Amino acid sequence: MVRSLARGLEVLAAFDRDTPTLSLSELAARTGWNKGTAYRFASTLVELSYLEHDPATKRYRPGLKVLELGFTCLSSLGLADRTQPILEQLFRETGGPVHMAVLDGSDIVYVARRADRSLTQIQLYAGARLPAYCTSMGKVLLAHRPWDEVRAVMRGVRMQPHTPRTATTLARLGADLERIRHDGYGMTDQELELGVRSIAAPLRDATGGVVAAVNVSTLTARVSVDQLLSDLLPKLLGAAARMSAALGYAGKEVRAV
Amino acid sequence: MVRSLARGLEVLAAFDRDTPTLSLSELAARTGWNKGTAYRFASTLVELSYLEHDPATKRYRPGLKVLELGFTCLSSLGLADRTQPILEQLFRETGGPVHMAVLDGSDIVYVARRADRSLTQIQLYAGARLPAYCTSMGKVLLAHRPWDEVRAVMRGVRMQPHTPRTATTLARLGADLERIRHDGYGMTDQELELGVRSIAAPLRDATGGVVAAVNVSTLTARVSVDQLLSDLLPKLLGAAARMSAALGYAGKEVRAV
DNA sequence: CAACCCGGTTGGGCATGGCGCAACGACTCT
DNA sequence: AGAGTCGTTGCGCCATGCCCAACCGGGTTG
Repeated sequence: MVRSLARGLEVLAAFDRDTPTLSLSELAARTGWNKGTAYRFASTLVELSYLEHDPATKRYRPGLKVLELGFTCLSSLGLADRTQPILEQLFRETGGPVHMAVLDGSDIVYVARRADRSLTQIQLYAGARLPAYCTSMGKVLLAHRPWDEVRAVMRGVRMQPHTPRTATTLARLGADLERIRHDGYGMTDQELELGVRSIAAPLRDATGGVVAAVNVSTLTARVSVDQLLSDLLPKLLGAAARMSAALGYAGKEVRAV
Repeated sequence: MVRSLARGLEVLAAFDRDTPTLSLSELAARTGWNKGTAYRFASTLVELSYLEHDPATKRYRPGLKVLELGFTCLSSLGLADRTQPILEQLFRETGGPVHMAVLDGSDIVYVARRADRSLTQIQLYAGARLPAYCTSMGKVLLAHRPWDEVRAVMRGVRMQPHTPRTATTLARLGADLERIRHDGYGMTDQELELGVRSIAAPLRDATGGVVAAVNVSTLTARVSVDQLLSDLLPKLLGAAARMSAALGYAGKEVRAV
């Protein structure tokens, strides 16, 4: 509708970790706009401190004010604040990297984490996205959505076999989700990355609906499936219960909206 | 310049931790716009997934895509990635909450942290802002800017006495900065909040300029000034040196730009 | 040393985007 | 049942912001 707004945000979104800075020409090329147009938008964003301009190198980079935006968003979710201490405790109990994420369409978005250093290849941080279908938290979150909705959002997703164990068919995914609903937790065994196994549990808020998920990741070389289920799973479920309580969940399960 | 862009961002910025959701009328009131105008902008942002709209409650809240924006910005700084492990180590060595921040005008902006739970009253998180003049990291960062620039940015700041010990005059601040430059570290003793004492050290990158600061906070009730300086300060300075190295600093100090 | 080229910045003129206003429909509260 | 509130939509006018094109400055090349 408001085109100029869309364009402006396109500018901010043009930066990513591969292209942390852009020159004006690069920006114009990337967006497909006229140079003058790109200049106006860049200047406006600089004026508003959402973009910074280095006069020496003539390059733009996102301003710190953008960070602020992101975090007011995080805090408006109100999830991470109250659960961080429990996440911390879970990390200490398990020693593995622990994460918390919410579902957004067919992706999961990380909202909190606690880890020494990343044992996985993929660098994760709050705001990062991963496909839901091949992650433990993603499956847990999908498992608590109506199947019709799952099918609808998965329609736009190419189920890539990241590893030989990745679920690549809707049928297989459906079976996984069914099991997760029954078990109350979900596991992905090297579906995203070989050598990494994760278990995840749902988090509920005051409404009783599942609003987020928490997980623990382990290296297959160090923790067997048996150990994972006998030792770490109870700790995960305990933490999840306390986190749900912190979010106002009173104990009455309500089937997902 | 591009008014519609400014307006759109105003919408996103209208949300904060006190007002995590807004109805259309509230938004219109808060921005001072016509309802129709507010509606157009809100709809556009929803369309772009930067805003979410709950049809049941008829309220808007920032979308998860905003988080993404913020974090590409963080990673484009490239500070937190490489220094996080060292920050982690410093946390374990000192036991106190440790933070990392950069300077933005007269504010400091937190870019990384490691803490069990907040011992300070004020809830901090990446993206949060605090005034530079009454924080240890802020003073360290100001100390490495030209005095003219400091005076210029401080012109717009009311130096509020948050506690009886807060520096409230430019002269006092100047003296503090002078001492910090000489000592190579900075301390604030209960200047922002009674009962909390912090020390901070500058971080340099490959260019030799000071680009960020790292600090350790302690409770006055538990750690004396002597202990802080004899025990924690060497650990802080050691971590700062390693963090600077991780950022590419080769050891040659260059006076701030 | 001059000619050129490329990236950034600025001006003008036209079209359309977007703003204010006002009416409308749905819902709630009294 | 009426009145008030809130969200949504249509209309018409105005100015915003887009395209194009010229201009400028710096670096490079013949």
